[in-house]
Amino acid sequence: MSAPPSLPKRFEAAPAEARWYREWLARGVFHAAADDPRPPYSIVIPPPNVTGSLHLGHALNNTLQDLLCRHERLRGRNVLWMPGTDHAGISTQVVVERELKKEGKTRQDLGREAFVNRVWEWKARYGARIVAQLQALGASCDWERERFTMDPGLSRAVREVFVRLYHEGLIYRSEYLVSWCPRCATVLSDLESPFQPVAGKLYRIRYPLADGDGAIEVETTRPETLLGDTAVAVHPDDARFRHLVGRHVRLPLLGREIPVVADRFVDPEFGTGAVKVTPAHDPNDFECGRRLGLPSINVMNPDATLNANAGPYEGLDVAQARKAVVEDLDRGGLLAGVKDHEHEVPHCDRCETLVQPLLSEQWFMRMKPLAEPALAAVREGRVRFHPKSWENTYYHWMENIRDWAISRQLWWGHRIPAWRCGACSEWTVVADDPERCAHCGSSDLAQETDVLDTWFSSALWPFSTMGWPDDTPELRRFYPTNVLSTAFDIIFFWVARMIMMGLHFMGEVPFREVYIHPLVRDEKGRKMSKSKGIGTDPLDVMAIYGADAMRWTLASLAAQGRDIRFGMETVEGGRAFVTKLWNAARFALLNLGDLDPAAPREPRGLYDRWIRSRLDAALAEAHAALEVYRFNDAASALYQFCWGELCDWYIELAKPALQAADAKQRRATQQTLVEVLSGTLVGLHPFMPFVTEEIFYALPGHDGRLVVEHAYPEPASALDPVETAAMETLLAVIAAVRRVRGELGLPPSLDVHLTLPTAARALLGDHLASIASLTRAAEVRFSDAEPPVEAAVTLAGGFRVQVEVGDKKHLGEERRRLEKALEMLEKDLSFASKKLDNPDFIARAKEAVVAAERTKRERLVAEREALRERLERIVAAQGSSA
RNA sequence: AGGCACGUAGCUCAGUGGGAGAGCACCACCUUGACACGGUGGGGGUCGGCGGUUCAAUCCCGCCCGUGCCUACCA
Repeated sequence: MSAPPSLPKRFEAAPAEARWYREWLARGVFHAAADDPRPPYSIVIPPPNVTGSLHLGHALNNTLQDLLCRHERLRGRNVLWMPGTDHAGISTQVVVERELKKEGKTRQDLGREAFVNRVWEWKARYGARIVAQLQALGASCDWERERFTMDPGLSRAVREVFVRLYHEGLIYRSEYLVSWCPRCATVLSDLESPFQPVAGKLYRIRYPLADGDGAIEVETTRPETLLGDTAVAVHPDDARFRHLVGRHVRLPLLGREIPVVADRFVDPEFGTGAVKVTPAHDPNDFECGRRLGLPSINVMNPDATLNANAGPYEGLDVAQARKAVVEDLDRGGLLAGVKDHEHEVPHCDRCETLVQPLLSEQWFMRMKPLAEPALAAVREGRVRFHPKSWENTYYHWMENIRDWAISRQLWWGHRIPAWRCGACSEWTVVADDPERCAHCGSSDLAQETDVLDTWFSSALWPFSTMGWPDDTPELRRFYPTNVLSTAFDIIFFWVARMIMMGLHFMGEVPFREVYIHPLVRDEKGRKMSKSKGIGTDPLDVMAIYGADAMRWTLASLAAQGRDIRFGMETVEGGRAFVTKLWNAARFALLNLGDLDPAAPREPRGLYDRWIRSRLDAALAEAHAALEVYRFNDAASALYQFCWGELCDWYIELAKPALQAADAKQRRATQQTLVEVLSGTLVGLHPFMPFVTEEIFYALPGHDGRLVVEHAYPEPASALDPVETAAMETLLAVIAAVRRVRGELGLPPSLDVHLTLPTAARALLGDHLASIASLTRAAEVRFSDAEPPVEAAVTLAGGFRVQVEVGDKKHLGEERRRLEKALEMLEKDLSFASKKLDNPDFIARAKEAVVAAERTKRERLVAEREALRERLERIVAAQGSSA
């Protein structure tokens, strides 16, 4: 590609983005070789679901990861950013089923194989779309290594892990109470069965004692489930019931004798303090039943009608059964009361049907033994969270961890590598499809139809993507990865499980740090959600403002511990900054036409060395901020430098020098412009890769390497204290004069004459032209003569600065200005005096603080005297002229 | 119910034990040869409320009010 001769008036983002991304890929700059000797830096992408396309939350997360990767690349590391996507079992299956429904078909119509093929087609389409979105964003992923959770290699890892854990006794099969949607005829995860408020009733029912008089009363919202009761439970410390524990009650309607048991899950404060226990139809009761070894009686069919265990109520649906049971109880005198009761009940996320807890056989992973080392890893700082407060979330979950139900009744996913023998009913669990039963040798084997929970394969992502279970160069080079950047809501589902699996199978944590990025909300503060249709497509944002502007904006907003409220207009600031940078570069290029890149370096002037030192400071600050994931601080440091120092000051100071007759001075300035602009581009590149590349390529004297192939500049020597003082004074004087102009209402076209005291000559003697240029003064001179009454006087950097316009028209404004300034001074002075007059302050405050306060007071007093004197002169002059 | 955040300028948000900042918006002036997606200057805040610790609190502690989230769900 050829360099544009100069920069066009406007930056055209879209073509530049496409061009540079292509060029990066062509040059292979994102590929990380396992045998590269440079120190490695690695990140695995949180694999987006192939369910749909990415929203701004993904854009944020991937912008930040890209930022880190590009930053580390510029620091000379061998950076691997491992990309890929996740098959997202249930979500993807559901969206494809929805597609099918439009054709009037169900997955059952197609059959498992044909249905799975349909899902693969979907995956191909959306997987490609996601990659396109990431590339549009500028993501510097190593695409040669792109992975998908159902790739053969990753599927092999899944099988290997399942088989090993099974034989270690960490995976088992057991009956469990699952959330079942009777309408969808499928198991739901907790996430898919959100609680919704329901206006129900609380029924108080009398359970007579089996051996003697009296009864225990219990309360329930679902009276029909009493048909499956196998106990009544009370709290072990509840004195009211202690004498009843171990005795039996007679179950109303069915007459079965069931025991009274004690369990701590019972809240003595609620209702009667006694609760019916239905292990087959309530999660709490199920746990209780397990603890106490109670039987489970399932009274419900999968379609939510009652089964034969319900005796006379068989065949009724839940609502009918409730009505019948309540009537019968009432008739039998066992209904002790009914009252309204609002409560929260899980509903199917997709069809709103009331979810029923249902007993079924599932595969489980035993979590305690895996959680212990993972807990220790975070406690001992081998994995660190940013912000650190998320560690509490992690601890809380890990300390209360329960076994993980890993099987799903789905078709899309990793089919469980377990075969049941038709002859002996035993399970054979092996990595490769078996010929015969491991127990009896029979060849009558049938593979488990369930698939694994999606998170099972996601948990292996940091090492399965690098070729595990083989011992690969990639694993040795890039595992553990440096950081995982992700959202807080999957700390349990994903982060914790990766740490457990990484420790168990690799013997090492999967990442040293976890960065939890902010949540992106819409302008109304709502969480972005694909399913609810709330969300902005990053491609839409980039089409309007450009990828760089969007990236910059997102990074600038990524403060620790707070969500991002995102409206389209938010990006306008980012775009303005991109444009500002672009125009600064245009200015430079307009003045670099005659610069011979091979010319020897001229000695630098003060401004040149100053701006260079400011660049170094900004780069250092940005680097320090990025080290601790303070992206907004890094952005802010670079922004302030680029706009507030380079554009506002250096470029303005450089203008006279560029017009100067002195060729050496001109050349020094040109060389500094190139040097500092290049450094700025490198510094900004991680945030805005495209525009920096575009400008960099247009700068003279580059060696054909792109920004992406460069390194951060080594810091130059810093300014000495005298030079620093000169710069600070210079800028303060200019600002002071501008302020006077503004406050007196002097139009920019009006000539002013400036006078500085001769004492300022040492610092400012070389800079009169600059002062004149930046204040639009006709003349700047040194003199200690008493200023004429019509001169405006201000103080800057410890010097008195006179501004003269040549007439007395502004005397009134000047008087008001001085009065206001004096008022402010008095206020500051009284604060300082109040402190210094307090003996406790002198005695107890740090010495430096006291000294600073004294200096401040002295300065304020001197300034006050100077301004008072001026004010008196003006008052006198006005009095005499009136 | 428990836990965790948050409450700072009109808006969106940074920030620190020593009288508070940015961007946008607002006001005034400026079509100056990089840039009006711009320049120069300016106005604007009891830093949610009440107590406490401290020489000093917007910052640390307690309580309260408001908002959001997470976890557990009371059958």
